[in-house]
Amino acid sequence: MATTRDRQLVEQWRSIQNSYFRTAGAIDRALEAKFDIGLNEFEILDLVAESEESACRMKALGERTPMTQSAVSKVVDRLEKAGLVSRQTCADDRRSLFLELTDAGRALHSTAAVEHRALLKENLG
Amino acid sequence: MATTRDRQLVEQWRSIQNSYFRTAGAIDRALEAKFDIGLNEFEILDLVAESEESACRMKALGERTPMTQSAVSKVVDRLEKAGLVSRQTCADDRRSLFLELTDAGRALHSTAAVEHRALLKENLG
DNA sequence: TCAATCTATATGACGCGTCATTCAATGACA
DNA sequence: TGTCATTGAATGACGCGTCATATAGATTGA
Repeated sequence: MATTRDRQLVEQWRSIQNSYFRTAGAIDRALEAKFDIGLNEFEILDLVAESEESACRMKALGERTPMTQSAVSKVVDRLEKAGLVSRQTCADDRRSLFLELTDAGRALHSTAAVEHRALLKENLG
Repeated sequence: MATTRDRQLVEQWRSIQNSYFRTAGAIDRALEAKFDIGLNEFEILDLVAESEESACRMKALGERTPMTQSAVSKVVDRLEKAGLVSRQTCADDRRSLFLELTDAGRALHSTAAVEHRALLKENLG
């Protein structure tokens, strides 16, 4: 039986979905149009920028985003191909990699972040 | 410059993302495992179930979900192939279609909905 | 020191959503 | 009524995320 509590939950869920899709969609389209990177690319870039100077990033990244390990790997592929990030081998553990922003990456991040924050403010109020 | 207001927005956004992905992921996996349909399939089924007896659904569906028109079309393809829904031509406007649950669709929906609501409650608290 | 196991990342096949386009039916208006 | 624009839906190419697996390096314990 469909209780009114169920109705509430469903409504709440749909409202979360709507605000999530609306916001993510708006940011994604804007970043794509102005900077030619998608939302996930930006978010990885953002995480890397947040933690300049610490080691073995890839691993840590996986813990700070809902993305899959393999998704992160592919996002980084694209960022690297775009010349925004570079993978550095890690001396203590040669399985690990850590990431560095290139100059281009740092530059793009800092202007894209402005846009990103503005759209968040606009959409989350 | 990164204001603390910006930090707050980013934190808020990440928290929305996490709760969205956690919830959507949990529901999707559960429905997939127990009923062999994905979250989007269920949500369309749910919308169709909500509005039994009204006409020309396809169109209306697009307005009640963040999915694209073409996404809805493909989800309905799968639901139809799975025998859960059927497309009915609409007499007044032969471009339009409306959807009907099959008996199997109604049955699956009513048991899957229980699971769905339970997971919503669990994840949205 | 050598297996067995575990851990960090990469990769390929696959499914799904998106965009642009297409197609058919409808409406508007001369 | 004939043209032109519009609308509802389907389709194909494409990009991305996921899952399962692969690979290489690390760790453990006998």
